[in-house]
Amino acid sequence: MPKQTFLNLPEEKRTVIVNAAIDEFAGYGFESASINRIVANSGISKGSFYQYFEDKADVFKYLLTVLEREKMEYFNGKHPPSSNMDTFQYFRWMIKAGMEFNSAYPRMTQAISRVLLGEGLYYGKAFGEHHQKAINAFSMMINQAIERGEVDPSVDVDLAVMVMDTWSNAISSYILN
Amino acid sequence: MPKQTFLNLPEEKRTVIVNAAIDEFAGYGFESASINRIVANSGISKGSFYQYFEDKADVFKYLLTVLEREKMEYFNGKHPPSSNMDTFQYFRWMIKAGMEFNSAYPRMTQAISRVLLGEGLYYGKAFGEHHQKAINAFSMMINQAIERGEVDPSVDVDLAVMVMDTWSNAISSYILN
Amino acid sequence: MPKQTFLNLPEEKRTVIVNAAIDEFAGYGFESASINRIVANSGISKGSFYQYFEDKADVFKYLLTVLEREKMEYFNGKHPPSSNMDTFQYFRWMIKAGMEFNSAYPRMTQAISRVLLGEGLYYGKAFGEHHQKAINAFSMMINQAIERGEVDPSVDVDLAVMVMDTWSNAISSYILN
Amino acid sequence: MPKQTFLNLPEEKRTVIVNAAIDEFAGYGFESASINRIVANSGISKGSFYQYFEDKADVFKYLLTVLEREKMEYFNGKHPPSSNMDTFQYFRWMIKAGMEFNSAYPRMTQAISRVLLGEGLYYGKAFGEHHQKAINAFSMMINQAIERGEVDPSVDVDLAVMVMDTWSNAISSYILN
DNA sequence: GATGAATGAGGATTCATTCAT
DNA sequence: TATGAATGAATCCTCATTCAT
Repeated sequence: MPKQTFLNLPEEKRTVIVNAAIDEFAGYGFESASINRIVANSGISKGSFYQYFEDKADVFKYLLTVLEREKMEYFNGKHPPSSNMDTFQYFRWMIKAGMEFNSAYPRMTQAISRVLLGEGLYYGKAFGEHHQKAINAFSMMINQAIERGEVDPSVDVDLAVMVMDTWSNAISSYILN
Repeated sequence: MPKQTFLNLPEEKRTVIVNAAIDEFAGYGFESASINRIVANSGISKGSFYQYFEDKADVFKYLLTVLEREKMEYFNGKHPPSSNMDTFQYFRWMIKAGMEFNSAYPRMTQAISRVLLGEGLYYGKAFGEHHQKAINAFSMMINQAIERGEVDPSVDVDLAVMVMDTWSNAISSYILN
Repeated sequence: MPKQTFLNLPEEKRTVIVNAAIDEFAGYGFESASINRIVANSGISKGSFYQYFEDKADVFKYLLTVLEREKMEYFNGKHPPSSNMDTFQYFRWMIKAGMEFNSAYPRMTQAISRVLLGEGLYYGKAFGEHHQKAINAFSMMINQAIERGEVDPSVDVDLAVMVMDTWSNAISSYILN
Repeated sequence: MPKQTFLNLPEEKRTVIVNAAIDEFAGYGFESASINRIVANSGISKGSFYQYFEDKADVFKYLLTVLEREKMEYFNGKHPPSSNMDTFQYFRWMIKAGMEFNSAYPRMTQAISRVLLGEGLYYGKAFGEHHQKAINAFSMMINQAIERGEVDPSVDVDLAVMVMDTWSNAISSYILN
């Protein structure tokens, strides 16, 4: 949701700003991230920043979309080694690919996971809608597995989703440290 | 590391302050936690706060020691149901007991996990030494399990520790939400 | 005093801009009126705004001329019911007609009276020249009345003018609220 | 509603601050009044200002109470020349006394009337409760007059109140200019 | 003639910390 | 020991205006 102004910018400039924002969020978390520092490090004026973004949350939301886009591009090149994996094999493969992605984009991964974990927003509030997508995907995976008879139907789906979700994040964190 | 002045305080007063701090960290995370609000909610003066604690980090460190102490007291009453459990059974029992503790002290658990997860301090910086204790305990558990032949010796111990550590935290978070 | 560029604009576009300005001044007063919002609400670019008007005061001055023009058009259709009214009857008729006008153009009336009253500019400074016209008209009326023997010559003309002036504004305000 | 901190201040210092605030509001109106300038002109720090007052509105509200208090003290010394005046005589006397007060405190009167008139708040919003008192007093006066048979019972009381209210303010403004 | 990105000063407000009482 | 007023740097954000395209 950055403003059109930002999207019109030459890619080079946009990259500089995005990198400054990533470094800021990675280094300070959301609340302590300073727009003053972001603009200083991007070499843009404070006024310009607010012509690009609504506010601090807006930059961060943009980072989320960037992450999503890059993750997609990254995964587009990857294909499951075998087409007839069961759900567990697929989950394991997915985790592995995710880890590889995180290793390839450590700074961005750190920025985002730090904010999402830290602000208590992870399981709810402000940036929840992005997280929700992952949740939904996991949920679908589990329901499929139940249909296929790979998973005991009496399982608590929500709990399982939470487990998978946490799992993937936790491993990311480990990789980054 | 609060100052002696704090430790001399009557327990009642200390409790009020600790509770105010817990609520603040639980509600705002570390960086956004406001000493102004803590003193306002505990009914002490700002001057007194700085005679009790070095700074914001100091209060939080104190919270960590409180958590540790209360956890110990809590666990002192609990004993593993059977004395000849294997490592996995023991780990499962421990997780369950941990969850019970967290359910019993939800506010404190939330305050601390939010800060530790959020500030990116979890796997390192400022409050790392406290976390290290848990890590070491897990590490010992796994090495024991390897010695007993319960665990494949080729396992990555660090990774396993991380998994166990995250696991316990993640489940706590889930329970709290 | 808008620039020629503005006057060359198609009437439709001019109207949109004028309405946006009226809403802004009515809603925020002069100092807090935001050119940002005016351009956003009129769908013109900021650059264009400054090609139409010198600055914020310039738009407002233009509003004053618009008000004046519309008031004249409005009054052109009205005629005093009787041609031989004394000054008091005439004043009363005038007030009534003025009230009708204000009811017909409530938004514009509100915008202008709010600014003129609020900025302390009413009896003097920046937009005084417009107000002066009304003052002069009242002044003439009273002097005529004195000549006709309808008013005690010892009256303080300035005070009387002020009374009439305030009167008309006050009633407008009342009508609008 | 200033904080206790402010009320504890030595009167001398309080006066300096109040005067700076009066000058600021008188000169710029509410929205444009700058807290930066107020603190600069009072010789206090920005931090101190916010330890004295909640925010900008809070200073202004305090000014209203100061005005009220001083008006009361001022009027305590005045008594109607005759005890058996009718309502109109009393109103006239009151207006006159009010004018004298305003002449005695021109700066404060200007500050307050400018803000109240300008912000469109006069007939309603933020500082309305103070204004309401005057309105109520006028309302009582008129109803009394009706009971006494001095005023035609068919009169629109609200309108009459508005007239009296406006009247007193308008004359003040005139006096000040 | 139209555009809209760039700018930096300024806006209000909160902060952790000090220090004199 | 306890207090709480004082401070000024830092926070996010909005503003009117300019100017190159």
